[in-house]
Amino acid sequence: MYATVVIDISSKQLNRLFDYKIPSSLERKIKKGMRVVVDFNNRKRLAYVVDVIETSKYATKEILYVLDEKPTLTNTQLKLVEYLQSKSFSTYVEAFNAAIPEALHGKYEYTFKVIEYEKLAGGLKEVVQGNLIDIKKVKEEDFNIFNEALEKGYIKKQTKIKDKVKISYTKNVYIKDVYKKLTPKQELIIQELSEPKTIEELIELGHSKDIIERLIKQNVLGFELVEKYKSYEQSFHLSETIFELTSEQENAVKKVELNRSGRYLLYGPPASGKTEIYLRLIERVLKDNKQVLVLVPEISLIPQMVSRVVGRFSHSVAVYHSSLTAKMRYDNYRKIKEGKVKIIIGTRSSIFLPIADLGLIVLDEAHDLSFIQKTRPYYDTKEISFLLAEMKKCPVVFGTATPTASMFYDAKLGKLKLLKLSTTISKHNVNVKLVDMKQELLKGNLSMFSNDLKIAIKKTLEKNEQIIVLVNRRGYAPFVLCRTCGYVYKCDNCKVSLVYHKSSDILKCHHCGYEEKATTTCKVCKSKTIKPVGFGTEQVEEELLKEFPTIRVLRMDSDTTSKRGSHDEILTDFLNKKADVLLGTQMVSKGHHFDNVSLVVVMLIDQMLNLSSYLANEKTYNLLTQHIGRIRNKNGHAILQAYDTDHYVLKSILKNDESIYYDEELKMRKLLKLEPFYNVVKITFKGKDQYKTYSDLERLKNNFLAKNTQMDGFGPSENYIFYSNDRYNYSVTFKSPKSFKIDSIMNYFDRKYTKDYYIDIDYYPDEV
DNA sequence: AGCACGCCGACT
DNA sequence: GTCGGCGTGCTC
Repeated sequence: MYATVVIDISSKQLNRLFDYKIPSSLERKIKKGMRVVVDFNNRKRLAYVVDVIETSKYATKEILYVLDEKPTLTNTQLKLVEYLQSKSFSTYVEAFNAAIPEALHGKYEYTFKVIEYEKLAGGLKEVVQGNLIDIKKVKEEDFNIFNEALEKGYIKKQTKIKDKVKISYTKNVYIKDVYKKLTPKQELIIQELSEPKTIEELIELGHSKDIIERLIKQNVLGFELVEKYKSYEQSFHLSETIFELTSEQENAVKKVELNRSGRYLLYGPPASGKTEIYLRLIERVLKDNKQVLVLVPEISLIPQMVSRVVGRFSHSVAVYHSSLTAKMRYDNYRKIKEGKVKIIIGTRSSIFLPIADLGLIVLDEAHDLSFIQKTRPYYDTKEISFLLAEMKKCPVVFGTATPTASMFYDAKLGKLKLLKLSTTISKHNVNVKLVDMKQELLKGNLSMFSNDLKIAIKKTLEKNEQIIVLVNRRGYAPFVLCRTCGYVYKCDNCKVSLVYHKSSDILKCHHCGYEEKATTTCKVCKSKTIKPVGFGTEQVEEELLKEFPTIRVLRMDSDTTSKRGSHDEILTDFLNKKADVLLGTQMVSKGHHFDNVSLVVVMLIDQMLNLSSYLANEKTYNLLTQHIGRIRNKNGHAILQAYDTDHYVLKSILKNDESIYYDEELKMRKLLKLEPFYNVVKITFKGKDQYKTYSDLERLKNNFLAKNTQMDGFGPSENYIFYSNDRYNYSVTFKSPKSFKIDSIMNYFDRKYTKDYYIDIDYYPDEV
């Protein structure tokens, strides 16, 4: 028997399979998905078994030993990993690492064993401990002697491969042989053990550890070692009110066929009861004794989803996301894998969890771009969820108030089954007012606040109600300009304009984090006519305080929420009415509900619509809809400020008619050959030689286009971040009709150029 | 990734 | 002569 394995080294050249012979002693043990240790090129390495086969013409070496009792990767995970690797330009190892908790990524430990102590020279003898050399104590002048000893075999390098997180074990105790008379306390323990229990469980029940251990020593009790793990359960005990379903909701729930892999788009405005539908579906899945996976785009949205789910069901819930510690993540992972938890709530990486009896996948806020992973291994959670659902024969439900244009189109074609909710549960429509800032200027109002807005703020303050203001830029001003020579301060690395931060008086690159001290004289012409242009959250805060001196403002953007927990703190303070205004970037449009908010404001919408991204309109539409949806107060209203008041996004919002937006957006997409009509792929070469990088990429593009006449190609052009890590970054963009298999591009690029270039592939580029 | 092999320049 | 620079190639 032979095992086909992937070696745990992430490099393009080793991104292939190797065969090892399975020693006869391990033949019964080794299974697909296990982690083993092999000798690879005279080094010990962890490897993942991806297949077990009868014969192999390549195998020359044997597997050394196995790390797992049970396969680390399930068959489902192996298939997902295979897909990731084949599509995303990532290595197997990168794909494995996405699917396996960090705790199980091998950790390599090197030790140096002394073979011939007498032959050690220099100061080497002094650093020997036991039969090992303590590498940290070897002095610099002994390095050569050390290497020589290694070469001559006086010392031998040994590699140990361990799990990254230490797994602690506990004893699972059972009754072995009650051969003697027991004391009363011992007797109590025995009575408890009609079923085996762990020592921790017995301690919990009030028994003493000493007595248990003694009974084990006396052979009255036996034990087996089991992995110990804690539960990190959120203890919410809200008894959630169960809403009566509207007929629309009832229909939506009925339409989802739980034992089929259907794809559904649950499309309903904010507060139309989407979560209630998830809960009803979850209820039905739990009745079948199956598991549910609920994905949210951001970690900050997990707690409220957990509280609603736990409030409804007494089932325990496991959460899974990147800010848990490796240990916690691993503990939850095991609970999930062993089927001990029925409901799993997490962020995008949870899509790879080994959930054996998966009965339903829910993606809440499915339009959110965070479901797309933009670093290796690149993937779109929505796509993976389809694969997973297919394998598990379970439905996927995308819930959103603002489907992406692609999702909307797919629903039209029937690729997504539409579950539409039209009525808002709290039946009051929000009054939306769009203020034309051009007119304000004509009226002589130079302030960033329109007169309507000033009046609205004043009235809201008088009523002791609260306001949320959205400004899509942090900092004080998005760029700084010299009015004499026209110089605009830019980041040397990224060529984007530097943002002025007044509180710290620095210019900051929001892309790479570069900072420089702000100056009063122009860098170029030395004149004192430097002016910040445009505005961000800092400046709006300043102006609010000028205009309404007693107003209490909480600013929330990534500058004020960089500290752990500060995000929640701000929202809690606002909920407790410690401020009148919550002001910030898009993060103010998500999360908690505030009943006392009766005015929501969006400043300078033009700044969102004119982002250099084809998704700018989509992002703006989504954000505005969401932001206005924050109003839960009966007499709440929204004020939007913009210069370009004719924009179809704004028209659609004002008329509360989504078809205006979607029709126009889809028309544009078709015209510009974009999603959902075309595949768009951006390929980046990062090379050391600027000219060669450019010309190689250009030649490649031309060759490729000559062979594939149905495609369009653009570039090479300099990337947004043009120069980094000693390399020049150029990219070409291809557009192909949906029917064209885009994977072939990858293969073409892969074989020829991986040596000279770091290659990145982006299936979901923003800037096209 | 990381190690061996190999082919050229500059030093005891 | 040979030590050592790092380009090239290979790993079941």
